[in-house]
Amino acid sequence: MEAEVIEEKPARKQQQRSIKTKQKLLDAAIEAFSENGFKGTSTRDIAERAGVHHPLITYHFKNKEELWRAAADRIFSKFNASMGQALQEVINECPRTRMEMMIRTYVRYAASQPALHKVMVQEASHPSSRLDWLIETHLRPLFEVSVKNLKELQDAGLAPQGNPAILFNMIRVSSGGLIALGHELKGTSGIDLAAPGTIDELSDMIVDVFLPENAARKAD
Amino acid sequence: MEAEVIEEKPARKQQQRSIKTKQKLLDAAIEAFSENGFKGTSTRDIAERAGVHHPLITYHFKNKEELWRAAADRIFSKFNASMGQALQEVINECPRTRMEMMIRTYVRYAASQPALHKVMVQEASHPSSRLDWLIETHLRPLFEVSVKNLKELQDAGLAPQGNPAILFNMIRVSSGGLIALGHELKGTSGIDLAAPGTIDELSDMIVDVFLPENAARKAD
DNA sequence: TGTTGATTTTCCAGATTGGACCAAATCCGG
DNA sequence: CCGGATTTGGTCCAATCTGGAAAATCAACA
Repeated sequence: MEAEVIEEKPARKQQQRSIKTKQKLLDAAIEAFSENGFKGTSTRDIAERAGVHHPLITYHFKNKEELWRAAADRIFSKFNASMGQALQEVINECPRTRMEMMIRTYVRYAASQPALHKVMVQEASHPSSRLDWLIETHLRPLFEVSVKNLKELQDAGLAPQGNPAILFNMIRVSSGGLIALGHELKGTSGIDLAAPGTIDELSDMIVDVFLPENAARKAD
Repeated sequence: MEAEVIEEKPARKQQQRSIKTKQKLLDAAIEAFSENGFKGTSTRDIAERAGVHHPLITYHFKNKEELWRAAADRIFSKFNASMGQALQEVINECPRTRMEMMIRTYVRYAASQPALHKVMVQEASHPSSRLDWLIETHLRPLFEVSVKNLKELQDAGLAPQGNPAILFNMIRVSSGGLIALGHELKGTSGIDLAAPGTIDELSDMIVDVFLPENAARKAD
């Protein structure tokens, strides 16, 4: 009769070290998947990065697919938590302030976790069940709230005109997509994203470009 | 003694069908590499996509690495040709017109050949000799001419202020990076890049955002 | 029709794949 | 501090896939 509390903390038994390896595996998986994609990543590679014996993957996550899902979940849950918290801070501010906060939060998170965008690019390159899952579970919510906010700004003349869905994605790739290019930027442009200040510089420019201060009312 | 004309058409012997399979292989390689990266792509997969027996890869290109190089060369050479031709048309125009032409050309090419950006993302995710080669051979030239042009525009107040190298990359990912997201855009945002007009719409917005018509002189 | 370039076919040795299995170690609750 | 379940380590596997070599066949051009 007392066995009804299986949801919150199902196991009364030990867990501490298991949690740690599980997280090590997840972090390693994120890194590996974002670099080489799902197909290009082996469970052994992941285990090795995590410093763990590879059969543990089968133990903690049933298989490669489930591991991928858990890893993606981790990236996006943390991201959504950051974003949610940031939005909470400006909930009473004007749309323009809210959007600026979203942009800065996005850039900061994408910089700290480049896998956020890399994984998407990896999966978006061809249709897959993983991509569908990603869209439904994690991507659409952000899209919807962003576009709604963006539309308000456009109507107020505070953001560039045009299809707000496209505009949203332009902003998104200007931050995440640029960060995902990582080492290439260093080589071609001499931009070091890891250097202090660079990320803020990027945030400033994105805000500057996509939320110009002069209300830019353009008649045609 | 008449065997000195080895450059233009080296072989007097047969070639016609060989050229065709070579191109089929290159196209298949571009597709495969852009989807799954270098490591995640097998030569057999490429051969299969090309509808060709896999040992032909060894025959035409020495090995997988050389095939990758030839494929990347094909993407970027065609791109540079497009860009060069476009620039030729506006060589006497003002910098703003030239930059607009560059943007539109980039978007159009990236749309017709999404691999242009995908391959870069695949390789840029971690350092590699291939990335270095890509940078030195194909990426830097575009970067340099673009940044130079962009700087002129900034000085004239015709482009947003800030690090021109960052600005260049923002423009680049706004087009290529957005297009590389392909199927994801359809799922999250309902944007169909293949629909007629969408690409022009995107071009217009990028020009609009990054080359605003009002000279936007912002004092701070 | 000969010869040379292109393609096919069969092969390989080895590496890698995801996953199964069980004994040992570890830890938690009592 | 002990009993029993959970984690982990070490090993194994069978299957597939890897890039590449080699030889045999084919096709086309002169």
